Amino acid sequence: MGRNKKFDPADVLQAIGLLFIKNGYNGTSLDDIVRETGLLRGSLYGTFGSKLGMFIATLELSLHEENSELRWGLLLIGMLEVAPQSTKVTQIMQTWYATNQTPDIEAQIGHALLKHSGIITKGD
Amino acid sequence: MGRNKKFDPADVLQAIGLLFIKNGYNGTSLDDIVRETGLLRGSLYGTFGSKLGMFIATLELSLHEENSELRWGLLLIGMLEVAPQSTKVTQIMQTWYATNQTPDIEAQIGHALLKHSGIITKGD
DNA sequence: AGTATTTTTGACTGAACAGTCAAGAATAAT
DNA sequence: ATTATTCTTGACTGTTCAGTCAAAAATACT
Repeated sequence: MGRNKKFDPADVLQAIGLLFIKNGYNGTSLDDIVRETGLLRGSLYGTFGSKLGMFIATLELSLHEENSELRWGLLLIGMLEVAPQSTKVTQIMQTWYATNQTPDIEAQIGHALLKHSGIITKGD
Repeated sequence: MGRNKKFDPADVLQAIGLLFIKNGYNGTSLDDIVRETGLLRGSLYGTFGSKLGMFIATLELSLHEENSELRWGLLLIGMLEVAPQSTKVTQIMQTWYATNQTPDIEAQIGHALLKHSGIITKGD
Protein backbone atom coordinates (compact mmCIF):
# COMPACT_ATOMS: atom_id res chain seq x y z
CA MET A 1 0.00 0.00 0.00
CA GLY A 2 1.13 3.55 -0.63
CA ARG A 3 3.51 5.02 -3.07
CA ASN A 4 6.42 3.17 -4.66
CA LYS A 5 9.91 4.58 -4.92
CA LYS A 6 10.53 6.66 -8.01
CA PHE A 7 14.10 5.36 -8.28
CA ASP A 8 15.86 2.03 -8.50
CA PRO A 9 17.96 1.58 -5.35
CA ALA A 10 20.53 -0.47 -7.29
CA ASP A 11 21.09 2.37 -9.76
CA VAL A 12 21.41 4.86 -6.92
CA LEU A 13 23.85 2.60 -5.07
CA GLN A 14 26.01 2.39 -8.15
CA ALA A 15 26.17 6.18 -8.39
CA ILE A 16 26.94 6.45 -4.68
CA GLY A 17 29.65 3.82 -5.00
CA LEU A 18 31.35 5.73 -7.79
CA LEU A 19 31.28 8.83 -5.60
CA PHE A 20 32.87 7.00 -2.67
CA ILE A 21 35.56 5.68 -4.98
CA LYS A 22 36.29 9.10 -6.39
CA ASN A 23 36.40 11.06 -3.11
CA GLY A 24 36.73 8.44 -0.40
CA TYR A 25 34.18 7.80 2.33
CA ASN A 26 34.88 10.71 4.63
CA GLY A 27 35.64 12.83 1.59
CA THR A 28 32.14 12.33 0.20
CA SER A 29 29.44 14.55 1.69
CA LEU A 30 25.73 14.01 1.68
CA ASP A 31 25.41 17.11 -0.43
CA ASP A 32 27.66 15.37 -2.96
CA ILE A 33 25.36 12.34 -2.92
CA VAL A 34 22.25 14.48 -3.22
CA ARG A 35 23.76 16.35 -6.16
CA GLU A 36 24.92 13.21 -7.95
CA THR A 37 21.84 11.04 -7.47
CA GLY A 38 19.25 13.76 -7.92
CA LEU A 39 17.48 12.46 -4.81
CA LEU A 40 16.81 14.43 -1.65
CA ARG A 41 18.00 13.54 1.82
CA GLY A 42 14.65 12.17 2.97
CA SER A 43 14.56 9.61 0.19
CA LEU A 44 18.14 8.57 0.81
CA TYR A 45 17.73 8.24 4.56
CA GLY A 46 14.35 6.58 4.16
CA THR A 47 15.97 3.90 2.03
CA PHE A 48 19.45 3.44 3.46
CA GLY A 49 19.18 4.81 6.99
CA SER A 50 22.53 6.57 7.21
CA LYS A 51 25.66 7.43 5.27
CA LEU A 52 27.27 4.28 6.64
CA GLY A 53 24.19 2.35 5.52
CA MET A 54 24.72 3.72 2.02
CA PHE A 55 28.32 2.55 2.03
CA ILE A 56 27.46 -0.91 3.30
CA ALA A 57 24.67 -1.28 0.76
CA THR A 58 26.83 -0.29 -2.19
CA LEU A 59 29.69 -2.47 -0.91
CA GLU A 60 27.49 -5.53 -0.53
CA LEU A 61 25.93 -4.93 -3.92
CA SER A 62 29.35 -4.75 -5.56
CA LEU A 63 30.45 -7.91 -3.77
CA HIS A 64 27.42 -9.87 -4.92
CA GLU A 65 27.78 -8.76 -8.51
CA GLU A 66 30.59 -10.71 -10.09
CA ASN A 67 33.45 -8.68 -11.52
CA SER A 68 31.95 -5.29 -10.77
CA GLU A 69 34.09 -2.31 -11.62
CA LEU A 70 33.20 -0.89 -8.24
CA ARG A 71 34.46 -3.90 -6.36
CA TRP A 72 38.11 -3.11 -5.81
CA GLY A 73 37.60 0.56 -5.12
CA LEU A 74 35.00 -0.09 -2.46
CA LEU A 75 37.07 -2.86 -0.93
CA LEU A 76 40.07 -0.56 -0.62
CA ILE A 77 38.03 2.26 0.89
CA GLY A 78 36.26 -0.18 3.16
CA MET A 79 39.52 -1.59 4.43
CA LEU A 80 41.29 1.68 5.00
CA GLU A 81 38.65 4.23 5.85
CA VAL A 82 35.47 2.56 6.99
CA ALA A 83 36.48 -0.67 8.73
CA PRO A 84 38.16 1.23 11.60
CA GLN A 85 34.83 2.86 12.48
CA SER A 86 32.44 0.01 11.70
CA THR A 87 32.63 -3.53 13.00
CA LYS A 88 30.03 -4.55 10.45
CA VAL A 89 32.25 -3.46 7.59
CA THR A 90 35.17 -5.25 9.21
CA GLN A 91 33.07 -8.42 9.30
CA ILE A 92 32.07 -8.06 5.67
CA MET A 93 35.73 -7.65 4.78
CA GLN A 94 36.77 -10.67 6.78
CA THR A 95 34.13 -12.79 5.11
CA TRP A 96 35.22 -11.55 1.71
CA TYR A 97 38.85 -12.29 2.49
CA ALA A 98 38.08 -15.77 3.82
CA THR A 99 36.23 -16.73 0.66
CA ASN A 100 38.64 -15.06 -1.76
CA GLN A 101 41.97 -16.05 -0.28
CA THR A 102 44.39 -17.06 -3.02
CA PRO A 103 48.20 -17.17 -3.16
CA ASP A 104 48.29 -13.85 -4.95
CA ILE A 105 45.51 -12.02 -3.11
CA GLU A 106 47.92 -9.65 -1.40
CA ALA A 107 49.56 -8.78 -4.69
CA GLN A 108 46.13 -8.18 -6.20
CA ILE A 109 45.21 -5.82 -3.39
CA GLY A 110 48.49 -3.97 -3.70
CA HIS A 111 48.05 -3.69 -7.44
CA ALA A 112 44.53 -2.33 -7.01
CA LEU A 113 45.74 0.28 -4.54
CA LEU A 114 48.60 1.41 -6.78
CA LYS A 115 46.16 1.82 -9.65
CA HIS A 116 43.56 3.54 -7.49
CA SER A 117 46.09 6.09 -6.29
CA GLY A 118 47.33 6.84 -9.79
CA ILE A 119 50.87 5.75 -8.97
CA ILE A 120 50.70 3.21 -11.76
CA THR A 121 48.44 3.47 -14.77
CA LYS A 122 48.60 0.34 -16.90
CA GLY A 123 49.54 -3.32 -16.45
CA ASP A 124 52.56 -2.10 -14.52
CA MET B 1 66.17 36.66 16.95
CA GLY B 2 63.02 36.14 18.90
CA ARG B 3 61.63 33.20 20.76
CA ASN B 4 62.38 29.57 19.93
CA LYS B 5 59.70 26.91 19.64
CA LYS B 6 58.83 25.17 22.89
CA PHE B 7 58.34 21.85 21.09
CA ASP B 8 60.31 19.57 18.82
CA PRO B 9 58.58 19.46 15.43
CA ALA B 10 59.77 15.88 14.85
CA ASP B 11 58.08 14.72 18.06
CA VAL B 12 54.91 16.53 17.14
CA LEU B 13 54.94 15.06 13.64
CA GLN B 14 55.24 11.57 15.07
CA ALA B 15 52.18 12.14 17.25
CA ILE B 16 50.27 13.59 14.31
CA GLY B 17 51.26 10.64 12.14
CA LEU B 18 49.94 8.16 14.68
CA LEU B 19 46.67 10.08 14.74
CA PHE B 20 46.37 9.99 10.95
CA ILE B 21 47.04 6.27 11.01
CA LYS B 22 44.43 5.65 13.67
CA ASN B 23 41.62 7.74 12.22
CA GLY B 24 42.60 8.37 8.64
CA TYR B 25 43.31 11.79 7.13
CA ASN B 26 39.79 13.11 6.70
CA GLY B 27 38.84 11.31 9.89
CA THR B 28 41.36 13.28 11.94
CA SER B 29 40.24 16.76 12.97
CA LEU B 30 42.38 19.67 14.02
CA ASP B 31 40.78 19.45 17.43
CA ASP B 32 42.08 15.87 17.59
CA ILE B 33 45.57 17.11 16.74
CA VAL B 34 45.38 19.95 19.26
CA ARG B 35 44.24 17.54 21.96
CA GLU B 36 46.89 14.94 21.20
CA THR B 37 49.89 17.23 20.76
CA GLY B 38 49.04 19.69 23.51
CA LEU B 39 49.79 22.53 21.09
CA LEU B 40 47.36 25.19 19.98
CA ARG B 41 46.29 25.91 16.45
CA GLY B 42 48.51 28.97 16.05
CA SER B 43 51.65 26.96 16.79
CA LEU B 44 50.61 24.17 14.46
CA TYR B 45 49.69 26.46 11.58
CA GLY B 46 52.74 28.64 12.19
CA THR B 47 54.94 25.59 11.77
CA PHE B 48 53.19 23.43 9.18
CA GLY B 49 50.91 25.86 7.36
CA SER B 50 47.88 23.64 6.96
CA LYS B 51 46.45 20.24 7.76
CA LEU B 52 47.77 18.99 4.44
CA GLY B 53 51.15 20.46 5.34
CA MET B 54 51.06 18.43 8.54
CA PHE B 55 50.35 15.26 6.61
CA ILE B 56 53.10 15.89 4.07
CA ALA B 57 55.60 16.71 6.81
CA THR B 58 54.87 13.56 8.80
CA LEU B 59 54.85 11.46 5.62
CA GLU B 60 58.22 12.79 4.46
CA LEU B 61 59.68 12.35 7.92
CA SER B 62 58.56 8.73 8.01
CA LEU B 63 59.96 8.11 4.54
CA HIS B 64 63.35 9.54 5.44
CA GLU B 65 63.62 7.55 8.62
CA GLU B 66 64.47 3.97 7.76
CA ASN B 67 62.01 1.31 8.92
CA SER B 68 59.71 3.67 10.74
CA GLU B 69 56.62 2.10 12.22
CA LEU B 70 54.64 4.98 10.75
CA ARG B 71 55.82 4.31 7.25
CA TRP B 72 53.30 1.82 5.91
CA GLY B 73 50.31 3.39 7.58
CA LEU B 74 51.06 6.82 6.16
CA LEU B 75 51.81 5.38 2.74
CA LEU B 76 48.45 3.61 2.67
CA ILE B 77 46.56 6.70 3.79
CA GLY B 78 48.53 8.84 1.39
CA MET B 79 47.72 6.58 -1.53
CA LEU B 80 44.06 6.14 -0.83
CA GLU B 81 42.88 9.29 0.90
CA VAL B 82 45.27 12.13 0.26
CA ALA B 83 46.78 11.56 -3.17
CA PRO B 84 43.41 12.17 -4.91
CA GLN B 85 43.33 15.71 -3.48
CA SER B 86 47.02 16.61 -3.58
CA THR B 87 49.32 16.38 -6.55
CA LYS B 88 52.27 16.91 -4.23
CA VAL B 89 51.41 13.79 -2.27
CA THR B 90 50.95 11.90 -5.53
CA GLN B 91 54.44 12.98 -6.57
CA ILE B 92 55.93 11.90 -3.26
CA MET B 93 54.25 8.53 -3.69
CA GLN B 94 55.49 8.13 -7.23
CA THR B 95 59.02 8.92 -6.16
CA TRP B 96 58.75 6.48 -3.30
CA TYR B 97 57.41 3.78 -5.63
CA ALA B 98 60.11 4.38 -8.24
CA THR B 99 62.88 3.95 -5.68
CA ASN B 100 61.29 1.05 -3.84
CA GLN B 101 60.07 -1.07 -6.71
CA THR B 102 60.76 -4.75 -6.06
CA PRO B 103 59.18 -7.95 -7.39
CA ASP B 104 57.09 -8.27 -4.25
CA ILE B 105 56.20 -4.63 -3.66
CA GLU B 106 52.53 -5.15 -4.54
CA ALA B 107 52.28 -8.09 -2.17
CA GLN B 108 53.91 -5.99 0.55
CA ILE B 109 51.40 -3.21 0.04
CA GLY B 110 48.50 -5.64 0.08
CA HIS B 111 49.82 -7.25 3.23
CA ALA B 112 50.18 -3.86 4.92
CA LEU B 113 46.61 -2.95 4.03
CA LEU B 114 45.21 -6.25 5.29
CA LYS B 115 47.01 -5.73 8.57
CA HIS B 116 46.04 -2.08 8.82
CA SER B 117 42.37 -2.94 8.37
CA GLY B 118 42.46 -5.70 10.98
CA ILE B 119 41.44 -8.36 8.49
CA ILE B 120 44.60 -10.26 9.28
CA THR B 121 46.52 -10.00 12.52
CA LYS B 122 49.73 -12.02 12.39
CA GLY B 123 52.13 -13.32 9.75
CA ASP B 124 49.09 -14.38 7.77
C1' DA C 1 -14.01 6.26 -5.30
C1' DG C 2 -12.07 6.25 -0.79
C1' DT C 3 -8.31 5.81 2.27
C1' DA C 4 -4.45 4.10 4.73
C1' DT C 5 0.18 4.04 3.82
C1' DT C 6 4.33 5.31 1.70
C1' DT C 7 7.48 8.45 -0.48
C1' DT C 8 8.98 13.07 -1.57
C1' DT C 9 10.12 17.61 -0.49
C1' DG C 10 13.05 21.21 1.27
C1' DA C 11 13.82 23.83 5.08
C1' DC C 12 15.93 23.25 9.37
C1' DT C 13 19.29 21.86 13.42
C1' DG C 14 23.20 21.77 16.23
C1' DA C 15 27.67 20.09 15.94
C1' DA C 16 32.05 19.86 13.88
C1' DC C 17 35.09 21.55 10.51
C1' DA C 18 39.69 24.04 8.81
C1' DG C 19 41.65 28.10 9.19
C1' DT C 20 42.51 33.24 11.11
C1' DC C 21 44.11 36.80 13.95
C1' DA C 22 45.17 40.44 17.38
C1' DA C 23 47.23 40.71 21.57
C1' DG C 24 50.42 39.17 24.95
C1' DA C 25 54.56 36.64 26.42
C1' DA C 26 59.15 35.22 25.70
C1' DT C 27 63.72 35.78 24.15
C1' DA C 28 67.90 36.17 20.87
C1' DA C 29 70.78 39.59 19.37
C1' DT C 30 72.67 43.95 20.05
C1' DA D 1 68.93 46.85 29.25
C1' DT D 2 66.70 47.60 25.09
C1' DT D 3 64.31 46.08 21.24
C1' DA D 4 63.07 43.73 17.15
C1' DT D 5 61.45 39.39 16.20
C1' DT D 6 59.32 35.12 17.08
C1' DC D 7 56.15 32.14 19.27
C1' DT D 8 51.94 31.27 22.03
C1' DT D 9 47.34 31.94 23.31
C1' DG D 10 42.46 31.29 22.80
C1' DA D 11 38.64 33.33 21.07
C1' DC D 12 36.60 33.86 16.72
C1' DT D 13 34.87 33.16 11.63
C1' DG D 14 32.12 31.37 8.11
C1' DT D 15 31.43 26.94 6.08
C1' DT D 16 30.19 22.37 5.79
C1' DC D 17 28.74 18.34 8.05
C1' DA D 18 25.28 14.25 8.91
C1' DG D 19 20.92 13.80 10.16
C1' DT D 20 15.69 15.29 11.21
C1' DC D 21 11.01 16.33 10.44
C1' DA D 22 6.33 18.03 9.37
C1' DA D 23 3.73 18.75 5.60
C1' DA D 24 2.43 17.67 0.94
C1' DA D 25 2.01 14.54 -2.87
C1' DA D 26 1.31 10.15 -4.74
C1' DT D 27 -0.67 5.71 -5.02
C1' DA D 28 -1.61 0.59 -3.93
C1' DC D 29 -5.24 -1.64 -2.09
C1' DT D 30 -10.05 -2.40 -0.88
